[in-house]
Amino acid sequence: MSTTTTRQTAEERREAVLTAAAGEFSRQGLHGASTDTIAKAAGISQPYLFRLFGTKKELYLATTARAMEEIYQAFERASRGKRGEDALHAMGESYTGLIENRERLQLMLQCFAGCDDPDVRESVRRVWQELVDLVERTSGEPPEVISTFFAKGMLLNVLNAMQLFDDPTPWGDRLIAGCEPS
Amino acid sequence: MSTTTTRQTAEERREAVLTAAAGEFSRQGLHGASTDTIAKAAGISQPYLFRLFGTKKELYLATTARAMEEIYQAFERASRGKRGEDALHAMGESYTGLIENRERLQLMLQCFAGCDDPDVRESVRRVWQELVDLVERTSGEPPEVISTFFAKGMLLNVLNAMQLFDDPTPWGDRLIAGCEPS
DNA sequence: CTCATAACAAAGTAACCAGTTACTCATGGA
DNA sequence: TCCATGAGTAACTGGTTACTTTGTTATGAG
Repeated sequence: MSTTTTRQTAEERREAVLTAAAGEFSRQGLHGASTDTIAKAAGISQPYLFRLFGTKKELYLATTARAMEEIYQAFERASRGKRGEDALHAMGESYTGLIENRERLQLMLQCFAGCDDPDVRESVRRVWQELVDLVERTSGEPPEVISTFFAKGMLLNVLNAMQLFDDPTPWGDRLIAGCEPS
Repeated sequence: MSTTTTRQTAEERREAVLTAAAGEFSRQGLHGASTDTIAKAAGISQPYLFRLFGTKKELYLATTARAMEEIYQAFERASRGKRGEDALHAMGESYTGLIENRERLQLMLQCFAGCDDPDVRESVRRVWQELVDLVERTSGEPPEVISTFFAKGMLLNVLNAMQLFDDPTPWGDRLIAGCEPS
């Protein structure tokens, strides 16, 4: 009976919780997901989840912030050693890969929808500031080009959310085709 | 005591509920909003809300579908009697006006975020199909132009959600400026 | 071996939620 | 005047929620 359970560090548990939370929050949003479900998916008790993250909202913010920061890091990696159109193109390419991970995509969309909450809004604004700064700096392109870059990203977001890549339609395919750089 | 209460038709009540629901759902999403709050805001009892709409989700779908159909109608009105770039420009102008209503904007974003749900996704896809069809037909522009049109709309959505119009930043202003047709 | 510390959970708690039952009353037509 | 129909609600139900209290056990340093 005395099964000797080995313990993990709090940091390892936090990691597991963040992973589980990403799955739940991405599908159900802040209010739709339950801390109990997340705790179970992470393999810990629900009280311990609260010990690790304080409140549900703090966990949510940690989860979403991480997801969005991954985009920043991917852009940095993709653009390293490149400039101008080259850099922009590389970041664009990396983005299509990023949002094929629907978990990350939907977490971002949850954030946009949740922007009525000041904490969520602040978090999103901070990441976007860094993102825009990075893209402007590494590409050196004028505002019109930068806006088009982000605009096409946002369109791909919703097309992907609608699952128009997995379950295509003629009109969806036309929109996707129109996103390719000519 | 016998205060003679005048009664409204079910249709009038439905209207009141849809209005109240738009406010709540836009801010809190499907799971964050409570049927009790919506009913109180609409001036009816919570059981009667269920009599009128069956389930919370049906009410949600009715609310969001209406919000998105208003976009279609606005586009139709704006483009009437116009063609080509003219029509496209008129619809673009009308869109900036439409999403200044943050309630409608956020309802749409809630839908995008909620696309994991098949019913929500189907509803969004239907409206988009009509929207794309309308814009393609009335403008007659090629896919690249159509995509750019919707892309800029989606970018304006998130910029507005972040409240970058009410509470501006340099980087936000640059993105907004880059959206203007040159 | 000792003991402080950190990992972890069982069992609550109070509030809230979607949805139901069972009922009252107003209205308009015959 | 009667009554069928539709408008409307008080009171409840079974379940879930975020979060707490209180405790136990593993672990690593001295």
